[in-house]
Amino acid sequence: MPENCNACERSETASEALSERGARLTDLRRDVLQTLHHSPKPVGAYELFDQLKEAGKASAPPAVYRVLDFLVEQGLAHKLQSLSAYTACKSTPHAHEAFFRICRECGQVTETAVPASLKDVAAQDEFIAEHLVVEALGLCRECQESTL
Amino acid sequence: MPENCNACERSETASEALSERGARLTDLRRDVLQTLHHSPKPVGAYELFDQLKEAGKASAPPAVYRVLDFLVEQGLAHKLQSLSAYTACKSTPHAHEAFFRICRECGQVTETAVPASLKDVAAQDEFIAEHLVVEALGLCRECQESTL
DNA sequence: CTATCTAGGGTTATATTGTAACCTTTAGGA
DNA sequence: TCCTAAAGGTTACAATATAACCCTAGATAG
Repeated sequence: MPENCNACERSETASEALSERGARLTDLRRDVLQTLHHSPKPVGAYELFDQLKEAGKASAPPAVYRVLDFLVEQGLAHKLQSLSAYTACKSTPHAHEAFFRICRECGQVTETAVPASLKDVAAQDEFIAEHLVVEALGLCRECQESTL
Repeated sequence: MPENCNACERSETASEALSERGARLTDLRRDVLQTLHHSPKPVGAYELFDQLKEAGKASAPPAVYRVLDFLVEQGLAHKLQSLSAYTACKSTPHAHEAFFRICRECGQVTETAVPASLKDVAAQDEFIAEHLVVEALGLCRECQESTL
């Protein structure tokens, strides 16, 4: 891991934002967040656990899940339901919800805003949508080319 | 289970549609489909398995998962990723994709079409979206009232 | 009619993902 | 300094899902 990379800076920014809210970015949380930022594709909880364990930084699965839950609550990370995997939030300010397009070949994920029209439909019949899961699985342009 | 209910009729309709495509609605598949149709809310694979086992109709989890995979492939059922549970497709003709609004109180799910605008966003940058997962978790109108 | 093929399902074992419950540590405030 | 609450450690397990292999019945070709 490079020392002064973009991903690490993001973690620092996150740290400041958190302390304003009375939440703390501990060592373990920072490690997880940076790992997510450094990974080109979503990371499973156990994959994360294995890495942290090798580095002597995590003890058992519950620790990892607690950190992941925290990061998701704070909007610093997202869980991709289709993959049962996690990814750092790439938008600023950090959003709790986004539309994820996931390439099944390279695994890369692009994060965009959830269209207002979808939220409109969600709110029909007085439904209160507390959380949206919006994911598209498919092939990114690059992988279409390389699969020719 | 009532004998001539709407849910059972749907299974028969499904059966005809399938045979046109060269696929068969076997006893086990019909049982699973009807169970899904009769349930007011999504059903987990193991919940389904337990029921079928009690009725002497299923042997082990893989059988259930195979049937569920089949039904989902055929558009007769959907998997709700947020719940790891399954529900019968309520739209006609059967769709492979829909927007699901899931009430966290009563568990009921309403299935509506995925807005075209979302598909448009999905297709940006030449991304080929092969499958969409669109779910909203929240509170339906009825449960808002009863939770006052 | 017989041989073969295949779809569907049975069976066993195991992988993967996620949590409950309880204990220990530690940073920071009264 | 003592206390508290948040964070994390630890053990055990629950819930979800699949790999791999086998068997049978019905379709199909010869």
